[in-house]
Amino acid sequence: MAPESSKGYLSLFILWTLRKQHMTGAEISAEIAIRKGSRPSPGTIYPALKELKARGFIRPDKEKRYALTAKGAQELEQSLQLFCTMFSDFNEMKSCCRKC
Amino acid sequence: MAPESSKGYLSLFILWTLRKQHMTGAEISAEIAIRKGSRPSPGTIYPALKELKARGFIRPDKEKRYALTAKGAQELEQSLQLFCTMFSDFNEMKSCCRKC
DNA sequence: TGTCCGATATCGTATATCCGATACTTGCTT
DNA sequence: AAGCAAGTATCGGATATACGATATCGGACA
Repeated sequence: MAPESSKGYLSLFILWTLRKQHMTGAEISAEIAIRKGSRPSPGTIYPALKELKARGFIRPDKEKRYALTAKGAQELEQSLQLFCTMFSDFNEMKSCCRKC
Repeated sequence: MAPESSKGYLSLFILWTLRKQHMTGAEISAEIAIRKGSRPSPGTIYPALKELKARGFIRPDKEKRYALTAKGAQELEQSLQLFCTMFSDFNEMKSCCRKC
């Protein structure tokens, strides 16, 4: 739906997760494992990080802890806006989902 | 993130939209145009419908108006559940998005 | 210093997603 | 009956997404 701007759920989740907390690849991986049940493969998470970095959305510090850039924050907001526009009747969506 | 179960935003949106209203491909297309601003190409919408039909998630009536099947409703619920689990801090997400 | 181990990264591959161009179908108009 | 228009469908190709296997890096520790 927004193919060139957000790499599916994964990239969206990474941007979303980094919006406050700086995290390493392993930490992001662990966070996904907690929420989703399964850990993404290294071949999934690191290329995603690489591309987000290449696009200037995230930036690593000396400890390889990634942080959102201003551009990344803007990208996140755009993606969220698109999502909210598409699923504007969202409250109903939430109530469809028992476990939330 | 859920590659084999939901064809990105588009398939999720189709299932979501059909949860109450039966619609034709053109009607779904128009609905997307309203929300998103741009109309998906025929080469996007019809293959998506075809695959959702092939998987037994939707079923057309005589007028080619598609409806969610029981299996489709179940799939929709699963996808929503995954999404809500991943983005559990969702209220914050909504408040990030100005236009909602 | 040398070794080990977890984190990081890369590579090749498989599949998913989407598009533009093109064709077919169907119903309406003339 | 002929032709048009809108909707429906398919095709080939481009790019995105994710994975498993494998390699490299860097710090802890003997």
